[in-house]
Parts: sequence; C-alpha cells; structure tokens
Amino acid sequence: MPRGVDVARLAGVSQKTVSRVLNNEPYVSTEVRQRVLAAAEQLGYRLNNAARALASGRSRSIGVVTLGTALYGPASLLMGIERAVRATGYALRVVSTVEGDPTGIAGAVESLLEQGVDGIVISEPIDEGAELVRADVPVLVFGTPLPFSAPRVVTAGVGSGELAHAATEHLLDLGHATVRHVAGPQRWYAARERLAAWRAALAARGLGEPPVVEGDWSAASGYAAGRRLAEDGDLTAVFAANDDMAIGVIRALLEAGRRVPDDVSVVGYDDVPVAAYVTPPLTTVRQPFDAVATAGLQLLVHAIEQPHEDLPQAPDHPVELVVRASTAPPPRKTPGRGRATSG
Amino acid sequence: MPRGVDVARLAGVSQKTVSRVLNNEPYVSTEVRQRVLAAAEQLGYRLNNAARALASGRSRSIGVVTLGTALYGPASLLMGIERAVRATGYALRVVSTVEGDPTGIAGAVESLLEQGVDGIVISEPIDEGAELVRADVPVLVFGTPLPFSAPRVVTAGVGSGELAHAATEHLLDLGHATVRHVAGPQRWYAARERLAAWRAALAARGLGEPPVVEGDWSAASGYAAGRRLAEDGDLTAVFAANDDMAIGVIRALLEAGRRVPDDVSVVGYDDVPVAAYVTPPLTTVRQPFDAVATAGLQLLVHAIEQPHEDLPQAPDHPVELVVRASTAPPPRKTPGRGRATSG
DNA sequence: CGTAGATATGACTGCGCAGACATGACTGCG
DNA sequence: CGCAGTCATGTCTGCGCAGTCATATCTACG
Repeated sequence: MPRGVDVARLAGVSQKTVSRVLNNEPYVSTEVRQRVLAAAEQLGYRLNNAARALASGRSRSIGVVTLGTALYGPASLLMGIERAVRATGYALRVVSTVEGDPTGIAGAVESLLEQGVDGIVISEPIDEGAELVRADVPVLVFGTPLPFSAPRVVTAGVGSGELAHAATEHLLDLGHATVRHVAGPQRWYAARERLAAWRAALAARGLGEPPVVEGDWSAASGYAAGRRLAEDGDLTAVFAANDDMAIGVIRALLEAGRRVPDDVSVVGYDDVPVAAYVTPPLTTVRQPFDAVATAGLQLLVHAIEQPHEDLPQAPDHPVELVVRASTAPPPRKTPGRGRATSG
Repeated sequence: MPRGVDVARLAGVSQKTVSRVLNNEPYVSTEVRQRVLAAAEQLGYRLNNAARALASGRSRSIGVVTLGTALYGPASLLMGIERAVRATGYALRVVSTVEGDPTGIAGAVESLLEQGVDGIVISEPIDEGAELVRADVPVLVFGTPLPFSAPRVVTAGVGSGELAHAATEHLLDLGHATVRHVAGPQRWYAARERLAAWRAALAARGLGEPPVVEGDWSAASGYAAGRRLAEDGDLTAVFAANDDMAIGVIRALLEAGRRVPDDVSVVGYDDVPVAAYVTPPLTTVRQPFDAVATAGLQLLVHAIEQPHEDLPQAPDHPVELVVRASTAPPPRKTPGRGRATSG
C-alpha cells in the first residue's frame, strides 16, 4: 500500500501537503493540488483510516444499534439511517441485538464504543430492564429518551403517536362503537406509543377501554390475537400495531366466519409494500422513515461537530393514513352472536 | 480517555503487558492478568481501535455492500451477515447501493476499502454494467462470481437454483400443463438464477417455454404481471420469483375473476412471515439465510486469516418448499376463455 | 550443577496521518 | 518603499497501540 509520503515524493511536495489536498483544506495552489491528485491516482493511493483516526481523534464513523430482525419497520429505518449517515460523510457501523440478549442495548453500545464511533444511533429502543446505558459520545434515539448517560442525547420522533391516534379515530369516524387493539410487544417503545395513542383516542370520545391483546409483531401472533378477538361477538373494528399482525388478524377473522371489512374493519401500521395487494387491501399508516432518519442524523452530526452549541429541535414529519378496503362502516345489524368461550 | 500506559501504571506493569492481557496473549501470569484487568476496569479503559489498527495493520472489521431496500430477502441476509460477522469477532461496516446508482457496487467497495476493512461481502450481486470491481482484500459474494479482481474471491450459494426448480416441479407434479414465471429484475443474480431453474424444470419435462413476465420484486409489479397473465385463458400455474410479487399476482387474478388456487395455482419465493396468513396462504420456498451467512463468513474469515491455505468449499444448505393453500391441481375443465387483449 | 528450553516481562520502535508552528512568497496600501 | 496581512508550503511531532527483541526467571534433565 502506498503511503502519503510516496505520493508526496512523486508529486514533489511534502506529506503534509498531500494531507491538505486529500482533506480539501484551503491554502493549496491549484497547480499543486492537481499534481498531488494525479500522483495519488497514479499510485492508487488511499488515506489510511486508522492513521487518520489516531492522529485526529475522530473516526468519522457512526454506530447504529439495530434489532436482528427483517421486520419491515426496523429494516426500513436502518436503510434510511444508512443513507442518511452516508450523506453526512460518516461511515456506518452496525451492531444488532436480539430481544432477550442478556447484554442487550448496553452491550451493543459498549461494542460500538470499543470500535471508536463518534456517535451512536439507537434505532429501535426496547426496554431491557432498568439498565443505564453509558456512552461517551452523543447518542440519537428514535422515539424515546431511554435512561441514557451520554454527553448529548438527541431524540427524533417517528410520529407514531398521532397517527395511531388518527387510525383509531378513522375507525370511530366510520361509526364503530369502539375499537379493539392488537398491541406490539410492550418492551418496544414503538408498541407502547401506539397503545397509548389508541387509548387516548378512545378516551377523547369518552369511550371505555376494551381489553388489549398483545402480539409480538408477527403475523402468527396476529393470527392468535384474531382468534381471541373473534370470541367477541360485538367486534367490529380492530387496530393492529403493525401490518403483519393485521394480516394475521384478518386471516383469523375469516376463518371464524367474519368478513373483512363487511363485519369487521381492520387497520394496520407501517404500510408494508404488500399492504395494498393483500385481500382485502389494508388500511394502514405510512411512516416517513427516510425523512425521520435524515432529520435525526442531522441532529446527531450537529451534536458531534458542534458540541457546545444548542441542539435544534427535530421537526415533526408528515405521517399518513392510507385508507384502503379493509375498513368500512360497521354492519347495520350487529350480528349479536353470543360470546363464545375459548377452548 | 485513559490509555494503555495509565492502566499499566496503575497495575504496576508495562504498557506492553497491558496489551498482552487485553489481547489474550499467552505468557502472562494469572496474577498479573488479574491486576491488569482490575486496573482496566477501574479506569474504564478501552483499547483504542484506531491505534491497534494502525499498529497491527488489521482493522478487525468486515464491510458489507447491501442494497438500500427493506425487501425481506436482502434484509434477512443482512441480519444473518451481521450475526455471523459478530460471531467471528469482527466488526461490521455497511454501505448500501441503490439500483441505478452510477458508482454502483464498485463505488461501494471503494468506500469500504477507504474505511480499511479486512474483507468485503457483496450480499446481493446485481449487474451494474461491465465494471470490474477491484479490491485488495478477500471478497465474499453471495451467489455468483462477479467480475472481481481481489486476492481471494469466495462464493457462497443461497441454493436458489434447486429450489426454484423444485417449486416449478411441484406445480407440474400437481398436473399443470405448464407454469408461467414472473421473474425478478434480471440484473439481480438471484432473479436470473430463479429464471434459469424454472426454465430447466420445464425443459426437463420436454415442455416449451411460455413467455416470461418481468417484475421488480414489488407487489405492485406482481400485480401488473398478474393482469397480463390473466389475459392467458389457459393459465393455471404461476411461479413468482418472490412472495411480494406472488401476492400481487394473486390480487390481480382475483380481480380478473380467477380463483386461487381453484383456477390458478401460485407459488412464491422467500417465505416472508406473512406468507402463511395471506389469503390464500402462500406456497413458497424458504431460504436458510442464517446458515448461508454463517458458512459464507467462515470462508471469508478463513481467506482473511489464512491467506495461503486453500479455501474449503461452502457446503450446500437445505432449502425447503413450503406447501400451502395457494397451490392445487388444475381445474378439471379448463375455462378456455379466449385470450383477451390488453388496453 | 550446568545448560537448554519454556515462561514471563519490559524497552524500544514505528505504523501513517493531522495538528501546531515556522517560514517564505506575494499583495496592497499608506 | 516598508510593513501588515494573506497565501502557500514545509518541518516536526505525537496519537496509542502491537511487533521485535532483549532480558530475567523458572523448570527439567543429563
């Protein structure tokens, strides 16, 4: 591997000037700049990242803690983060945790700190007990300020709240007497936020709160939840915390003889790409992952590079209720079937 | 930040001994090891990655080139890679490309090389023209040996071939006269492989090859393909290159008045988590992403750490055809509707 | 008891870059 | 014309580790 001095020799300048050129620093004449670039090109020279990081004290990289799942939401957010990180000129390092991992988020953060990242992104905050996560670099959390100890903690919202609210209201506006909720796993911030918004929407209309069924985001758990919901003879509207569970719910309802949306309306969350094509097409909520990631990363980079300035606040992002065929007004005559017992 | 010498001083040893302890080198007495670990713990000491990379010439990190999509296949493989990389003790750096990106895979590889990775993984090879990708570290490609110039190029298969073959055969075994194929974008290796396997399965039975409809992996493109397929009055069986497109195809067929599976059988590919819960539940093919990723990474790490030994071959992985309700024997009396014209 | 090997530790050094500072050439203006 | 300010470049240095080699101690065995 050629080094900076090799380029310098070939271009007839000092190593420092090579460094200047390759870092786009001012005070280099155009002519020298050209010579250096030509020499670097000729030798196939690349700056040595380790040496740069050691000399400058910054690694120019950002670490992200993600969940080891291919779930649409987390995967989309991760891809949004990747693009946003690259746009800021930083490199991306990824560590995943799995639910139930004993070291959890704290362990993942620790491993990123060992790698020397300049900042950390927690993409899907989940509660792994009461652990306090310590970091010596700025941290960006999507959703909620976990118990973090770090120089700067930045929070960027994904706007789940208001939209889960809107999803519930959409069902109520259609005339449903109430809305049942299939929640996500409550250790996830995203799941808690959606549950709270559903609750708030019911409360705003003075409605009581029917029992919540909790799933694990999977279609299988949605199916199980749907079987339980089907025992409710008065059921006409369901809000599921993500699309996969909504699809499972719909399948269970169909198998129980409930038509969707004729008998029961179902709303999902995420707008997965197949949502428009399943039967029936799913009413759902679309999240602007890219915009959220971009905005969050701008805050994080600001926190990294201007450690003493105040942080601007993250803007809210337009979220969108996508109404499709899985929601309709409730049936005229409620079927009034008796409540079946499980077994 | 405390440095190695600080720990050394506290433990009453030399910096070099601290280095030995933290790298688990032999020839350190148990007693000294304890003292050093205690001192490191007390100071909250962490090895400086940049300095170790500079001094040792290895960054202990592996870069992966992925596609900036949340598609189930690529996302699952990425997560499998993350786990596999972590299991080998390396750190993971991620760069994504988008289709149509002018710099393409070569640009992504270049940016990883600048970051100083010890090895590179190309998770979803796509053809970005005839570019020759150059790397000075070993490269692992999932699927196909692209035109690569690197010290070692390792290939690990995802076994798409035989299974796309099996999927087609499953339909033929049910009695269908032929099988139409909704292909993925042909720049993707995975799409070409599935197309070739479908072709081979037809040829093996001496069947002619009906025209292929190409999609872009999305349910929307599957829907468009399904509308075109619905013009074929003799259509009874479809093999789609992924589940999302299969779901789109099913929707289009339903809207065209074809029942699935009564009139037309549809097979997908990937076994996305909702496949079992859509209507009808989807017959599909499950890929062992984790196993493939683990095996591939073992090869890559071998190529990195034993540059002069021969590479063991990657084992084949069990792939699995999952038969669900979307496939059935063809209808007794073919409907024989005339071929409609589009427009 | 003497010497070869294994074991345990330290001193010194350099990896390749960017920061601090020095220096020289040039510009403009009173 | 002289001096301050800008521009352009170079010299020297150290970031914090791991590699190399030297050294000291401990075993084993003839």
